[in-house]
Amino acid sequence: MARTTQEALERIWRVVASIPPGEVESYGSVARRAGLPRRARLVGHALKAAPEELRLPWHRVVNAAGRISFPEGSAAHALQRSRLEAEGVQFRGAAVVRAARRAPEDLDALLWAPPGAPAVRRAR
DNA sequence: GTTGTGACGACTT
DNA sequence: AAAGTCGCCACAA
Repeated sequence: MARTTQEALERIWRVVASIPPGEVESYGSVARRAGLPRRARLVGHALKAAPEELRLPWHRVVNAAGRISFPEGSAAHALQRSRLEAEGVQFRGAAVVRAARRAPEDLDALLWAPPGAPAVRRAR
């Protein structure tokens, strides 16, 4: 697979570049898609080391909890959040709301929940 | 060499 | 649910 670190970084950059506007992906997920399972930390390094000319949508990468990995109050945190909000990404507290995950849950509930069954956990 | 530090995450308490 | 713990490994000192 990735024989050198440089090659790994390039694969990560390509994956990040493929994240559509308005969506987010976790570091771990990016790593897996790049063929580098368990290398979430490397994704962080890759973004830090990414050449500015690539114009990567780095702001679409958040941690597994759906939260921005820069310290709250930092300029980078504020920039990432504002860029996401500008693309229509919604937040619930500090975590992003992932529409792609919520819809199927609700659909399953509508299609399969027997009448009178305990309510499926509602999205906040 | 060795050690400490992460833009992380999965598991276990 | 929240806090530890451990795995991961590139880099800098």
